[in-house]
Amino acid sequence: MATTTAGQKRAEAKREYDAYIAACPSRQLLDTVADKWVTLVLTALADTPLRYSELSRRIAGVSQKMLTQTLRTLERDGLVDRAVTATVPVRVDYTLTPLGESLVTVMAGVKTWAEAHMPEVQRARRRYDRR
Amino acid sequence: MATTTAGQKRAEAKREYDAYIAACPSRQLLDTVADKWVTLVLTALADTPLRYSELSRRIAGVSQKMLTQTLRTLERDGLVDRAVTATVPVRVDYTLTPLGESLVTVMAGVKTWAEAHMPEVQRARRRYDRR
DNA sequence: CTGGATCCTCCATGATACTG
DNA sequence: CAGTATCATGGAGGATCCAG
Repeated sequence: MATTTAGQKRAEAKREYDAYIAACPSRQLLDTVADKWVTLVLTALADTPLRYSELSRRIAGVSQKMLTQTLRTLERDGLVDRAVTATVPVRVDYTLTPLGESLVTVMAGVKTWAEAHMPEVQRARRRYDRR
Repeated sequence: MATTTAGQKRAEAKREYDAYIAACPSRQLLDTVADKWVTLVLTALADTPLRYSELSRRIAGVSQKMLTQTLRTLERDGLVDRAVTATVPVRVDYTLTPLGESLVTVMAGVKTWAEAHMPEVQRARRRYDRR
């Protein structure tokens, strides 16, 4: 039959919403910035350019796969610059682009809000959990 | 033997890092804000208080589970207020707290940055993909 | 109407081994 | 040194049924 179930309707609505959300610029920014390794790599590079091995040491818990994957997306998004020196063995340096630096600035703003208001959030949590 | 493998070392380092990251206030903020449904619920409530059923209609693609779960965490974090009216059937209204409103403000800041720079990111992506 | 409880699926992440 | 390839898994999220 051509009956449309509630589940089907919601599934369809979900697809539309997902598309709508995926198109939202701030959504895209949040998706990248909220990544654990992204923030760590960006803040690590905020101080100074680093080589691949230096990054993997500095961000001690990261696996090769995730570090590489993270660096690739950051490079693709124009946030970091990848410079290969064709010596033996190879040497690869990662630098923050101007765009990447401006992103780090925004993240600092988020940090500021968080430091200002997280204590309040934590009080709210304790209050909630104690009921 | 008491030999420590490289894998063990990284695993230990990972635990430390995870703990360190989990303690970071901005990390905690990002983790909540970056949630898809969180942003949708908050922006929906930014205009006006809404009932549960109104929310689920307005955020068309959400499942009951995720909507309830999202509202619970937001309530726990002191970002939304939950008011139950004991009629038959029950009526529950959700409102943004002052803290919640201030968070919406920050998210607007992120949105501003995104709208300003996402075109640049997308150009970078096209450039990267075309190589 | 507003959820709680269950089951199930899928994808992001990680561990491991290999290479130019 | 700086990755790529492959396989395994844990947990987030969805579908569904039930209840006050």
